[in-house]
Amino acid sequence: MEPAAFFDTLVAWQRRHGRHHLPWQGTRDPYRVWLSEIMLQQTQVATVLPYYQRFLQRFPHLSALAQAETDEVLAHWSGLGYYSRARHLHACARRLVQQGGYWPGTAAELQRLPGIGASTAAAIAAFCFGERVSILDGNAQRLLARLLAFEGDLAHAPAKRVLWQRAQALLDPQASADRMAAYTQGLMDLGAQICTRSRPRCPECPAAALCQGLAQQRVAELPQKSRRSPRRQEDWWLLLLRRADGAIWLQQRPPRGIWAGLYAPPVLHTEQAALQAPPGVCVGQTPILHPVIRHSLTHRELRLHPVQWQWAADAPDPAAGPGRWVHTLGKPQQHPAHQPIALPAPIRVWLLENLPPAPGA
DNA sequence: AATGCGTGGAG
DNA sequence: TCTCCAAGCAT
Repeated sequence: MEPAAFFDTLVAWQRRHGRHHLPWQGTRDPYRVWLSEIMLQQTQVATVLPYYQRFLQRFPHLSALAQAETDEVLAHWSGLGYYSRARHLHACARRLVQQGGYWPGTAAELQRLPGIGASTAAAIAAFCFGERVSILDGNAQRLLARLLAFEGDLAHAPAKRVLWQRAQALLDPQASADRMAAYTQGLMDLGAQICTRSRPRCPECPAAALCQGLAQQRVAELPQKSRRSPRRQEDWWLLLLRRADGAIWLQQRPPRGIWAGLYAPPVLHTEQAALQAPPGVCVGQTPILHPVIRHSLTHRELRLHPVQWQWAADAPDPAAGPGRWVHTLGKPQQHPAHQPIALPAPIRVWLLENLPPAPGA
C-alpha cells in the first residue's frame, strides 16, 4: 500500500460522507470530547445521545462536575451502565480542577487519568490537539483487521498490541491537526456505517481497492475473536419494604461489584432468607411474591425475585448503611429539592410500574 | 492475563 | 429467545 494512501482516502471520505452533526462534534473543547468518549465506551451512539445532553446541561463544564456530589453524578448516569465510568469521570474532574483546571496536552499524559485508557486518550488527543496517535476501538479493530487481513485473535492482548502498531503505521506523520481529527472520526464512521460487523457494504467502501481482506475474500471471517465464557445464572431476592404511604426502601449498594454505589432494594441470595419476615415487619405476615424479572449482564444472567413486605408504621428506618425511602420517581417531589436517584435499569422499571404515579405525570 | 463491569440494538 | 457486541478500562 502506498504510504498514507489509506489515510488520505479516509480523510476525504469522512469529510464528504462521514458524520458531522453529533453533539460532541464541531468542538475542540476537551471537556465535551472527553465526556462523549467516556459515555461511548461500549455504548452505542443512539443510547448516549439523551444522556449526553442531560449530563451537559447539569454539568456544563469541568468545575461544575468537580463540585457535584458523586451521588448526583451517578444519578445522571443511571441507566447507561458500566457505572465505574461515572465514578472515574468524577474523580478525574476533581483531580484536574485540583491541579489547576488544565488538560494534559498529550495522549500519554491523558492516559494516566482515571477512566482514560489508550484508545480514549488517543481519541481526545487526536480530536482536540491533532496529535498523531491512533485509536483502536471496536470499529477500528474490525476495520483494520479487514483492511490488513490481520490474523491475530483480538481477544488476546499481544495481538491487539500488534494491530495497534500497524494502526499507528497507517498515520500520515505530516498530517495537520484538522486532518488527524477527520481521520480519527473517519475510522469510527467507516466502521459504523460501511465496515459493519455483519453484511459490510464493501461496494460502497472508499478503501475497497486497498482492502486485503476483501481481495482475499475473507472479510466475513475477520476480525478473529475467540468466544467469551458463557453467562452464569444467579437468583437474587429483592427485599421490597413498603410503607403505608407506598414508599419503598432503597439502600446504597457496596462500592464494588454490580451496580456499585447505586440505590436498590436490599438483596438476599437465598430463598429461605427472603421468605423470613425481616425486622420492622409484623411477624406472621405473608409477603407478596411479584413476577420474576430476568436481567442479563455481560457475564451473568440475573433472575430477580421481588418479595414485598408491609413495613410496620412505627418501626424505625432499616439500618445497614445509607438508604432512603422513595415515594415516586416523578420530577416534582414536594418539599425538598428533588434529587434524582441512581437506580439500576431493571429497578427503575420495576419502581415505575409499582410505585404510586407521580403527581402530574 | 484474564476477568468483572450494564444496557440495549441488531440479526 | 439467543448470540454478539457497541467510541474500553481497571484490577
